[in-house]
Amino acid sequence: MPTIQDVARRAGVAPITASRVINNNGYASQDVRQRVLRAVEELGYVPNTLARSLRSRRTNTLALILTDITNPFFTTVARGVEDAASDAGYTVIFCNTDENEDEEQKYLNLLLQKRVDGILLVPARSGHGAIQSALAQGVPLVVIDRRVANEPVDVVRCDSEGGAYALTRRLIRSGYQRIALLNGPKGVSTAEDRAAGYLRALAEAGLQEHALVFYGHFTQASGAEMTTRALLHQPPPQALFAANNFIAIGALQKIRELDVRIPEDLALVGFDDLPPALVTFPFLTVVAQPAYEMGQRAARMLIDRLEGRLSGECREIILPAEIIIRQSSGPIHLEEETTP
Amino acid sequence: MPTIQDVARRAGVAPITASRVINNNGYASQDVRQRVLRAVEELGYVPNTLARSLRSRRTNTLALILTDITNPFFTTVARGVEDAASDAGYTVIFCNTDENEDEEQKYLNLLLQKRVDGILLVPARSGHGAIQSALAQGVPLVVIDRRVANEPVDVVRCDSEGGAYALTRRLIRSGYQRIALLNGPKGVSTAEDRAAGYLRALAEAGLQEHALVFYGHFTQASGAEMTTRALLHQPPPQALFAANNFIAIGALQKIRELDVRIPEDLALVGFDDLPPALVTFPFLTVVAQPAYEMGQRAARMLIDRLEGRLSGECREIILPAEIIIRQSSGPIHLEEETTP
DNA sequence: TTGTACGCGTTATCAC
DNA sequence: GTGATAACGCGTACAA
Repeated sequence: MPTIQDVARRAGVAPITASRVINNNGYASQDVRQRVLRAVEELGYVPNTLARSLRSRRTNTLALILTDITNPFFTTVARGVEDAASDAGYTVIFCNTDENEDEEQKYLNLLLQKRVDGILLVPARSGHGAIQSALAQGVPLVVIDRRVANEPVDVVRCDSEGGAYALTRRLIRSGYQRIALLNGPKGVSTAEDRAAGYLRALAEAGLQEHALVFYGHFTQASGAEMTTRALLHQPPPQALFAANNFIAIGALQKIRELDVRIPEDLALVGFDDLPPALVTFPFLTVVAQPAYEMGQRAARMLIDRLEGRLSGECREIILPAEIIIRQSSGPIHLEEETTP
Repeated sequence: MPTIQDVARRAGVAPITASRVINNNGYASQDVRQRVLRAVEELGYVPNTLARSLRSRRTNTLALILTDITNPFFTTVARGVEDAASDAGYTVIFCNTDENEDEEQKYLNLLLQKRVDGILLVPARSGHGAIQSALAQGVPLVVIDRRVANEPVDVVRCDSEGGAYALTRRLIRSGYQRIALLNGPKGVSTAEDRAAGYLRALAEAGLQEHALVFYGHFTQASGAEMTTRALLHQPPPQALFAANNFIAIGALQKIRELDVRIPEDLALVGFDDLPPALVTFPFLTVVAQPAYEMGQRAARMLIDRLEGRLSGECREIILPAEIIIRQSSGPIHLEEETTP
């Protein structure tokens, strides 16, 4: 593979001159410019970014560490990240942790060695280890989707508490009183926030004693399993609130298996919408998160930091969730919003 | 950020000695080893892979260029790639081309500059440009999902022709005669192979004159649009065969919109299954591709080439598709396989 | 067992 | 306008 030296030699100039021409920076006579460009062409010269990065200390590479790119929510986030990064001339490395903190730390070390310019992280659990490692090395980092306590980092996330509150409230106002929450694991902020919103809505309606929260995992299997447990509870819930898309799908499958009708016998709502292109059955009432926008905003924020357009205090961008009413929450019979 | 020089200085040894300890490579006395490791610890030394790569000419990085990671088929492929790569100590950069050849070429140039060790490519259209650039630079490349004509490259793909043939045949034996194919664009091998398989099955059954193929894009919108056109055809088809998951979903939505019943009024089958975790309505009869395995096999094959475990002739791995019968293809009333 | 010299490919600095 | 020199951080080849 030819180097800039080869190009220079062929053009009869010094390497630095070739560099100037190639990078369009500094002066160069027409004659020299042409000779260099021709040499580049003839040799099929491809600049070596490694060497450039070694000097410049910039790799134009970001890392995206998430739990599982197979989850359509994160897939969409990833697409947003890549689009924004690509627009700005950055490349994205992606890593799946499966919620495992060891994996997360392993990847992080690897990425620090690779000298990525910045990191986008969906922390497994509270994931402080990874955050601290990155901050210690002075590598800018933006957390996506989840809160982290007591760490000075930028965050882009969705209003899980507010979304869960609004949807739960909506259910209550539709007449449901016994609503079970099929949640993710404790220790993950989104799970905790969704529980908090759910509980706030119940409390506000004086339904605290009907609170019923199951903690599991953000997976289909766990959703099915929690559904079984929920339906065994006495008295059984009238509605299930699944804390993410996989849990909702697991619940849906279990409910069908049991020949329980939605929404006649049981209402089912969820957090995370599936992208329109994936919805084979537009049926579930959900709280939808702006996944693409989250990825895009996070990447832009990170790049703004890298390029000095943003500095100082950490920011927290909290995007609103949107409630999409479909059939699974039953007919709408709201009480009047304004009471006499 | 401390360098190996700093570590060496602090440990009172030469840089190369520190290098040997850190990489567990060559001899080092207990004493020296401990001093070096302590220095590493104290300084928070993180090796610089860039410098290492500059010397070793290996970046331990692969690139995955695909059309759209948002398509669950490719999402799953990507996950397979990342898992296999990570196991072998490689990191993966991902890029979305949206079937655009210019984007593809742009990414490719970028990746060559970054000196990725190898490339996994789902070519946009026939995508020869990218393949030739990579081969010209001597960068190993494995094509995923699609055939490419006249290029000496490794390929991992699924048997689209065979899958489409088998499913079409199944429909015919269930009694359907007028089957329309809602296809992707001409010039993409998967679309062409699926058409070929479909046509072969029709021909075999003497139904050539009923062949009805629409060419569009592998998108939901295109699926809806082709459905409209198909249903206007006289006489109208009895079954629709969608050439990928997005087309199937678009068709499904359009069909529901028109209040046409599946399968009573119209059967609908597709290529690509959705991952089980995404299926809210297990309904579509499909030809399922082993997406995860495709990604994994492709990455392994690429890494085997990189590490010299595989050499010589290009390989083509063609994985079988699996037919999954659900409800959308109507009741099963096969004729006897063996005729008297 | 440890160290010296050098090169990987590029660019910043300073000089002509 | 152009070039010489050095440095980015690391590891190979060879020497001690």
